[in-house]
Amino acid sequence: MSESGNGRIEDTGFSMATITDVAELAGVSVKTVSRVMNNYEHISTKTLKKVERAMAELNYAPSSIARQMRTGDSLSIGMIYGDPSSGYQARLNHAVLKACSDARRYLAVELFDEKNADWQKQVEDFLDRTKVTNMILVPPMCDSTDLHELLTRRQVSFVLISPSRPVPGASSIAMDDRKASREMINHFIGLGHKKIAHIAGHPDHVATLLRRQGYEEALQRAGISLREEYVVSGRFRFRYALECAEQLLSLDEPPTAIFVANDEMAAAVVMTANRLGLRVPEDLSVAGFDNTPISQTIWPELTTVAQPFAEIAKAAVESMRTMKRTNNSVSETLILEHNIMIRASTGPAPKA
Amino acid sequence: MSESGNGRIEDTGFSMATITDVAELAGVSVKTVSRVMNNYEHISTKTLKKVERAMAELNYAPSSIARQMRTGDSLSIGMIYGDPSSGYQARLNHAVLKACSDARRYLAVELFDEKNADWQKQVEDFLDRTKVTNMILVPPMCDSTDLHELLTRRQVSFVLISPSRPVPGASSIAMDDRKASREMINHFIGLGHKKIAHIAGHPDHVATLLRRQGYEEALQRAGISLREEYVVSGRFRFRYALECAEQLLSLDEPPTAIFVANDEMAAAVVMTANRLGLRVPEDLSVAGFDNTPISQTIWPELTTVAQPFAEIAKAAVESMRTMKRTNNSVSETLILEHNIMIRASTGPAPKA
DNA sequence: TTGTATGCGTTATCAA
DNA sequence: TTGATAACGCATACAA
Repeated sequence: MSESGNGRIEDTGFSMATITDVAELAGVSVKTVSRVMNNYEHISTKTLKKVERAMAELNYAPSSIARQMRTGDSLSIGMIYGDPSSGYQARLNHAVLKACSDARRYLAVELFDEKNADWQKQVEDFLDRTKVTNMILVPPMCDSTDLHELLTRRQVSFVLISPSRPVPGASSIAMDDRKASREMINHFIGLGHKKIAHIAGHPDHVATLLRRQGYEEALQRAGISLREEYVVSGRFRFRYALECAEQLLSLDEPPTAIFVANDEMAAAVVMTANRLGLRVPEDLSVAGFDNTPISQTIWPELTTVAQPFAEIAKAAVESMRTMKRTNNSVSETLILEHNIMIRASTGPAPKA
Repeated sequence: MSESGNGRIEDTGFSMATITDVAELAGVSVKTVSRVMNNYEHISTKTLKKVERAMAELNYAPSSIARQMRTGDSLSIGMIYGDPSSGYQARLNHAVLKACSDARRYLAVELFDEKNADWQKQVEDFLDRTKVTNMILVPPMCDSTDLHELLTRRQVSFVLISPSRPVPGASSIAMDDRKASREMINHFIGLGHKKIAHIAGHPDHVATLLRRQGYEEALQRAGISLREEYVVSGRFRFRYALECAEQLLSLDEPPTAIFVANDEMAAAVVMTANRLGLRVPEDLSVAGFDNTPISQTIWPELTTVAQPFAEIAKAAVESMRTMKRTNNSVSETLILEHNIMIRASTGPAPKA
């Protein structure tokens, strides 16, 4: 009787091919196979072919476990976020998860409690437990200088997603919120709208500022003068946006189009418009931001800005590899292309 | 110059203690340390103490990598799902991710394209790539016999979350949809409601049937006769529910309460009620199901049923360990407790 | 009750 | 351009 009782079970003939199997079949050494996998340059075309054929024949895939064991660097990537149920975070979560999967990496997550004064300890515990040495930082924590310092001290390298400002030694990945906002306003203008309002997000988020700037820039460039009463703050929350919408639509000269800083709030605008007897988009055009699930569950479906979640996540995961490889400390910022999703909630301006 | 350029970088004195370090400090063999970690029984109290103290002093944590390498079984758990943006899946994703994190396991995911006729190949590729030997199956794919057969053939063990029916050789984890529905109806009855309608989900999901059954059972037990016109199908979709709500509220004798099979549809009901000039909950009580984000973003916040996501995920992840340990083939079904979240969308029946 | 030696799959050193 | 072999940290057969 063995001690623990869980001896080797996998003995079913369906075992995976190892590097040794490949080497044998190809008639070369394991090191050569290793070289092929790692794109070593000085390999004769002949052996390269042999090895590649053997790998294909055996349907070989390297064991990331053994690789980790040998190289010492963890394949795990850490991510800490606040509210997992926000549409933004849900999309980002999936995208990052998928990117990790595709890159044969693993994701370790921790729920971050902003109200917890002891959050630094929570992060340290997370690092101890998971042993991650690479992290993805998302808004709004990605802007915490304290967090940056903690991670630097622990020699954890990190990449920032949509930070307020770049951080020395870390690369950032983002989309161009301002440009996207300008494009959305131009979409309105192209439909003949002139009275265009904006419901802004939470003042603590940079995205709020950028989106508002884009809104203002586009109007100015089109020669449409800004009206103070056309900009209100909904703090990214559905319920505040209900009031904002009511306020805007009760103006003496109500807008014919509203550019809303996120989809949740845009949904609230549609809801309020309906309640007030306005049809969307015939009487009022509404556009959101983020392309979160809600944008396609409500009716009419929301015109919105699609963040390039998949690309952002992929870039984030890949950047970790580059960092490891080159061990560099440049702080480059990568801007990825968004998409304007024109759907049913925007239409021609009503004939006044 | 070394070949690949990425030599040992980690040389910063911040290295982790290994089992050997612990053994040396404790003055015992590595095997003994190993025994301590794995709760081997026959160890003298004295050596036990010594080892434990050494582990504490070195802040030792075993390397899961090396352990995987040695035991052969992967710490990765696979999960395949369809729509990542559904509220249900978003919550489940986070819960599973967190459970994996806590259990020092890793999650590998794949987006499942139901329209892809070649899905079997997609799954096989996923298995090859990730080498997972444990999977979590979620609705609705968890009911696919083809998938079960494929995984069994590949010797991948799996656990089912909320399946239609148990599967031999796999354990299932679920909540009691029927009971929860009965409780919600009883909540309505307790508030004095007698005219209670139901908007059902998509006919392909078991949850739809179970929730409807619970609705009917509770009414019958309370001696309230069922009305055919009070049950309509919204197929879990917001936009269908808009029509359902309008239909129900236009009846000669409209309901004073509506039990809706998910939160998205419940949101649509609230929206429609508002449009028709009905106040929630003064004129109409509305309850949803799932406790998805939308239930707390709309106003009034939705009374709903909270699935025990965290517990379900934890149980799923833990069950994999049990399976590995005992290599058993029982198909047990674990039912976890839900929570009825009473919020602002339900209130006393209006005095008729 | 405890210790020694071996191997898991990969990459790195050094030699050919 | 290639190959033999050690080493990563851990768990186990076998020995004591």
